[in-house]
Amino acid sequence: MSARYLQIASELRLAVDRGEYPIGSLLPSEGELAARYGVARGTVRQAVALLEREGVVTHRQGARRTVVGAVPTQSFAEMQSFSMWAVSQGHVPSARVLHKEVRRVTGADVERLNAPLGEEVLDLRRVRLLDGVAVMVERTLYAGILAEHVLAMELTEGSITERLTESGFVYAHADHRIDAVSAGVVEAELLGVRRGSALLRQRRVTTSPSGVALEWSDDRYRADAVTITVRNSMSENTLARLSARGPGRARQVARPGPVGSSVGVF
Amino acid sequence: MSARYLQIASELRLAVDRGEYPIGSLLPSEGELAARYGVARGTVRQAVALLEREGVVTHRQGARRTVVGAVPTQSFAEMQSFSMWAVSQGHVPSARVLHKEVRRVTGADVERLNAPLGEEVLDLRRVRLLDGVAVMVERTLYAGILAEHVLAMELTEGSITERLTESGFVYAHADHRIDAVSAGVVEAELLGVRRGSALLRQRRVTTSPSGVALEWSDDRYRADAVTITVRNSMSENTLARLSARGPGRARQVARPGPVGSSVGVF
DNA sequence: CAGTGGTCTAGACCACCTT
DNA sequence: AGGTGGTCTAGACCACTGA
Repeated sequence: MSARYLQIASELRLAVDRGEYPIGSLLPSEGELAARYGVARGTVRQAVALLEREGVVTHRQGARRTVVGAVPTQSFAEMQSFSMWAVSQGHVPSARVLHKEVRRVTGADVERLNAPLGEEVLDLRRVRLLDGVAVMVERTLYAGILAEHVLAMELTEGSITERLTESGFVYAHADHRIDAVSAGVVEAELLGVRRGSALLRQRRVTTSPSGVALEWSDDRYRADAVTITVRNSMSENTLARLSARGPGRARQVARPGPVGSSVGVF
Repeated sequence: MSARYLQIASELRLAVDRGEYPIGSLLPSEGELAARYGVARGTVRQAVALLEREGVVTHRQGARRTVVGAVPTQSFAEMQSFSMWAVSQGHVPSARVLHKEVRRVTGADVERLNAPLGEEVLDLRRVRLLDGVAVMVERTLYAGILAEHVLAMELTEGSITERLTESGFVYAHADHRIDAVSAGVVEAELLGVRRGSALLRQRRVTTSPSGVALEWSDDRYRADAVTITVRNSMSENTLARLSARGPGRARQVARPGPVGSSVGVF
């Protein structure tokens, strides 16, 4: 039995999906919803706040909430795990292992993945396939505590994240850095694209509820394979844009001319 | 005088920044904070919920919140406007106008930008510069109501968004679609990169508080110019990953082989 | 088992939007 | 001016964490 406000949020979400509250229409007032569901206004507010963060409704003080859309939302787990995501989308995921090694974090890892120097990790590199087609190359560093669990797994199918979750590890929070890179020779070969072609790179640090980092990963997708979507709002912004020329007053020498050079071996 | 919970959130945020609550340490309990600030527990909860959405602290029922980091957060406006963002980062933004035209939305716009067919819009294309270096090519469709305002502006410097805000238009909500594309001939020329090199594409639909779309835009960044960051958590996920092969049970014919072809004229 | 966060209630006052 | 959301209070009970 989940919390009442979650039930109410679900009911409202479904009602929006069913077209009972078309896009552009107004939601009933908080008081009216409270009466309808037989709860206090505070509970209704928890429910609509959730819908607001999901991007389903907007807020304007003094006016009723407006329905802005029925947005497909993916769970944190589906965003975290390629396998779980693929399955939820109706695709068949698989993997091919390229490299598997327990070692210590090097300077290159620090720069690329923000991992802490010297820590013992499991370095796993795989090609990920969607319905048999290679769409992504990933490198994941698993924290030492996870290493033995991961090493004991079948790594070519199923979700590592899901099995770690079953073992009691909880993923709670993730930081993503998204940019574009050119395919190096190795990546081009693995993904079946031309060298130098565009890849979407998603680097991620995932932490447990207590803030301990569990994974550092670097995923590179074929440009035609996936799109990442994000919603933000005035009351809710987890998005930021970082300048590669350095934030702050940095006045580096501009580096014009061609870029697009390969990033080398993955 | 802002709301009490916002003040408390700011104070706690500052305390984290100052290192009073180091990363990995525990926040005082809600009850203790309520006593310290002389407010009800509910008010404290509003404050810490905000910090949690910002990614500063985590939540675990039954245990105190853990500090996970002092995260630089950008405002919604800074994420929305290239100019405002650049200035906030200590850079000098500018622009060069490529194209300016009032017209109706075509089928190509619908596909590329999700704009509604037939609506009258202002189509503005510019190159954006950071400290004099071209880093991004943008195409923005402004909704009809904004067109005359934008047409009356100086378009090579300053923030269009900022001036529209001053005119009373409120940006409240945005949907972003992020992927990678290869530079076409035109883009390569404008950005000073090689044809076919990787660009980070951010497509965005921005709406007012009442859910009316104000802008549709397509920004393409030099791969070495910017990185987009997003945070998400179990309790908060506005991120999703879309398959280009279509969601749902779609079983399209796999299209292997080289991609990375140019997307043509921008 | 004590401490702590998660949920919920009932009521209050204010700021803002709409008419 | 009336409706509505934004904020805040004071208290309650439950579920979970950790010693």
